[in-house]
Amino acid sequence: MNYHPVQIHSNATSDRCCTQPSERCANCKVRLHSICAALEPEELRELDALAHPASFKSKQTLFLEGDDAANTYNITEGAVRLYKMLSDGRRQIVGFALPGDFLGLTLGEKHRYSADTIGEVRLCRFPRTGFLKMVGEKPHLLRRLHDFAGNELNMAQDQMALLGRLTAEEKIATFIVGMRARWTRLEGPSVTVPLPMTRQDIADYLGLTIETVSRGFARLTREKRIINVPDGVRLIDAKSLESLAA
Amino acid sequence: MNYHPVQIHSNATSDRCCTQPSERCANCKVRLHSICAALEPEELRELDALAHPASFKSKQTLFLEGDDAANTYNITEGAVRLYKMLSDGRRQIVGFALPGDFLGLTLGEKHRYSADTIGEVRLCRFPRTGFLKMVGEKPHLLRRLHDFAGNELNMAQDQMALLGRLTAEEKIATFIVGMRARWTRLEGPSVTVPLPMTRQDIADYLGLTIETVSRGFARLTREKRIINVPDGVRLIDAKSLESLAA
DNA sequence: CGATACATTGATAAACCTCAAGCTTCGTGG
DNA sequence: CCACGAAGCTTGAGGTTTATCAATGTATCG
Repeated sequence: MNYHPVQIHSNATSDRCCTQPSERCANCKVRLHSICAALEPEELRELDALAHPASFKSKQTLFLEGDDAANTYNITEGAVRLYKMLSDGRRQIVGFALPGDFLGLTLGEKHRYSADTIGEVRLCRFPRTGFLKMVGEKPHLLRRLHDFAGNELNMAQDQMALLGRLTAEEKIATFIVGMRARWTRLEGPSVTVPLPMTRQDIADYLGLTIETVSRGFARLTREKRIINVPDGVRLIDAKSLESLAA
Repeated sequence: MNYHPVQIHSNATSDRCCTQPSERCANCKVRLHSICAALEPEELRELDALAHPASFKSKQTLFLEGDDAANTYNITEGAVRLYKMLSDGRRQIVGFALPGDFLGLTLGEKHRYSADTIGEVRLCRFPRTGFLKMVGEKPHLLRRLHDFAGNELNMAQDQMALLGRLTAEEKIATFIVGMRARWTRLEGPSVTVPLPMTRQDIADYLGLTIETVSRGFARLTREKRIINVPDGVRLIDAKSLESLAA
């Protein structure tokens, strides 16, 4: 249960290969799922000039809680876990960022949580100063950031209700249903729900131990609601899962 | 554990008694603790024109989750509990709003949680349309709203760590220490921490039962860290309480 | 003064955690 | 290609924390 993340930026590789610089944002696969959907074509070019695309290997730390927020990030591929550590090594994962999700939405000077990659990740990095300047000049961009932040806040409060008031089995069912909804938004509906994170990550997200999570999946499998598949689950009885989650 | 809040707006009484309308905001006791601290004198007059001061009796519902967000509110006196209900009556309190706190920060069309008063409450109500218009014209006000929202989000994530990873006693100690910090900001330091909410409210905030909360306070009393006083606690050994909370 | 809401305390039960062992999967190098 | 090791996952047994059920105590308000 003790974690000692090491911050390694040298493993980020530049990723400006295939398209014209001025069109990278325009061609971005996750644009319509992200902040960037608020921008006009010209503004998109402006953002493009700020963007530093990069790839990260698995288990790299993007930043730690308390670090100066020198950059904001837009995930384009892969998944990132966001977490807070307690002084004695206990960990609470506060969210999983998927493609289209934005880290550093709140524009604060310090990161308020740590972030590291789960599997390979591609993202766009935006230096804070340039991004702040752009936000300052474009109230509608700020407004969209604010709307996204409002949504984040609501999701955090829903997660508070999950952590405080649901049983282990309800937590796990809710987690699966929620992940399905998120992947559906990105890639369309599917009965297979990708779960790139480890059982330990899920446990630290749901306020459980790894054993309880494992037993929860086992029980849902025994009850013929899901089947375990590599890096995810297949839903056999989505209805009954949803009723457990509700 | 089942709650059936009834929405009663008729108990709100107008509260425009003592000062000139154009100076109410300028004289507002909580102005410097709230969003309003961002405003110029002239903007303050503009906000003043939008403000509807009101008083509420104890246990009145200001709004329910899902209601159209017709108004935003700035608390000037008293305390409000913000909560989400599950379909079967379980409740999670997502926050307590104290003087200076703003409800409806996120500018969404629907309220994402319910709110009702704890004891008598005074507040300023701002009709959504007028407030939105003002925000649209004043990017620095939006920016301040956004900063407040970022802070809310961070506090929600800290609360996630509390709910998911702390023991009952740690939760209670953290709660007391946190409430003391908030009252200190409003009224200066004191060893007496007001706790206007019921034990059930505290339980629903910390993800515990009322009995466990009661036993927690009893234990902290037995350990000579606190003394129970009417509507609050007195800190005997703040240091040891903080070490429990850390 | 009685009624009601709120709080405390005790006994018991259930959920979840801890500790321990064994199992799968997957990547690496012989 | 297979053997091996590491990391991640599962399962079992037993213990602890917290919930539940029940009774009693205390404060508040008409």
